[in-house]
Amino acid sequence: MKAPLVRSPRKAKGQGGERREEILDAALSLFTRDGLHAVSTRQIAEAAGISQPALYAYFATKDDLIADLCVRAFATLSARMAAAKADWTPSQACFDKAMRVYIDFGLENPDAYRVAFMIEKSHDGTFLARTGGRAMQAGVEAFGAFLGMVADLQAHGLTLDDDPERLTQTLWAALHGLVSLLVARPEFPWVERESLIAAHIAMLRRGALRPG
Amino acid sequence: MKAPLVRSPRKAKGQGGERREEILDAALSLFTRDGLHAVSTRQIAEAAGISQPALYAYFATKDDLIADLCVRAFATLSARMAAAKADWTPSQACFDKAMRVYIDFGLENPDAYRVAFMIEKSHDGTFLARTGGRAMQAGVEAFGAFLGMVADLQAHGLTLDDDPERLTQTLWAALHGLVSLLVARPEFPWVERESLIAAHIAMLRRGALRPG
DNA sequence: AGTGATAAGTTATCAGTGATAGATTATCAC
DNA sequence: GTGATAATCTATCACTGATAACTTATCACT
Repeated sequence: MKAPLVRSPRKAKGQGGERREEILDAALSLFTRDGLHAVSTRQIAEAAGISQPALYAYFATKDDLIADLCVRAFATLSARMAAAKADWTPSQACFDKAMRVYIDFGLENPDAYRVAFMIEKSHDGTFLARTGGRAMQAGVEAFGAFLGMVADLQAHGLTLDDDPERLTQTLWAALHGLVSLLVARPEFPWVERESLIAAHIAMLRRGALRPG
Repeated sequence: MKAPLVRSPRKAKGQGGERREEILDAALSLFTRDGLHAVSTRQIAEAAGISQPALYAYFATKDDLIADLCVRAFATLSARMAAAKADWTPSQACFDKAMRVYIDFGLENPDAYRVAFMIEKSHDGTFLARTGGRAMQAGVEAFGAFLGMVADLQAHGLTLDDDPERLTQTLWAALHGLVSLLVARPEFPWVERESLIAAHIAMLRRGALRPG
């Protein structure tokens, strides 16, 4: 029993670049409300005020449209990481802050996060190569800022693991685990979320950085 | 371009309990080969040697069938954790060993692990809710063995977080992150796997347990 | 203004999906 | 045998993502 979104009145044609963004906006709104696989291309088209086949003039497939939303989302992650880098110093406090930025992004953009890191690779590898790969690449690129921070910490002798790449991967994995489980299993009887996140970050800090 | 599985010859009817298991076996085999969302109920039925609507005599929905596979996978993990508890002592060495058991399970049973922990939830939450939480219950059971070990460590004053449930959840999340990323993104340029796993466990030990 | 090219959008339709209805067959107690 | 019951079938539904073929709006250029 979902209340249908109001259909936009048919727009004038030939607005080229804008229409593509309108479709993405409409799709994001529906995906956020109903979930990725519960939204059909017909619903997206109706919300965007065009016919369903018209979507395929802008996006080769539905997955392609989703990947575009992912790239969009990870652009915001990149922006946040850049902002976090603005007042960066190689310190424990900044380490905590950087971890927090990543976790918050994942929790606030669960669909984009899922597409980038949690979707099964298809057997023939088509999705990852053509579509999911773009999303994952955007995610890894945004995460590259993390590697820079870890390398900086290591350069100042603050890390316990002397291989910054390996340390970055273990930290990434640990962060991803928390985000993906919270996203995929919200029904699990988690302890209070803020407390869990804080404890997780504290554990990673103790395990990764020299005390003091 | 998928080679279809050979259709099983039609079995005698009325074998009740066995047929359900046969369907689950066929489904897991197909899911393993082609991925969850690429396998249709018709393919499952054909591999099981029955007609497609016959599935619905055993499973209310496709998600229900998947949930049953979930229960199976969780049960396997529970058995492994129980076995690991046999020669348990509250020590750093046993902590490391327990972490290793979990990671090894995930890497040795990537398909079961995917089914258990990496399936996309349906947005309305019916996936885990509709089976009366059977999958979740099996998950909590496997989780329980883990919680027991952490609680024992905490009782002996070895942990840095005084809330064993919260600590268990952060450790679980960190382990899950490594396993799920290695399983879902094997093409990523990871550092050498054994080194990565060892560094991950070492980081978790330092972050969770008192030094010494 | 008129004309043709092009871009954008349309209707009609496809094969495949999960799921349901109703007829049909096998099995078993009597 | 016979009826009841359980298991399974065929036929079909509404819906999905995607494609083909046709139509219309827009614009540069005569």
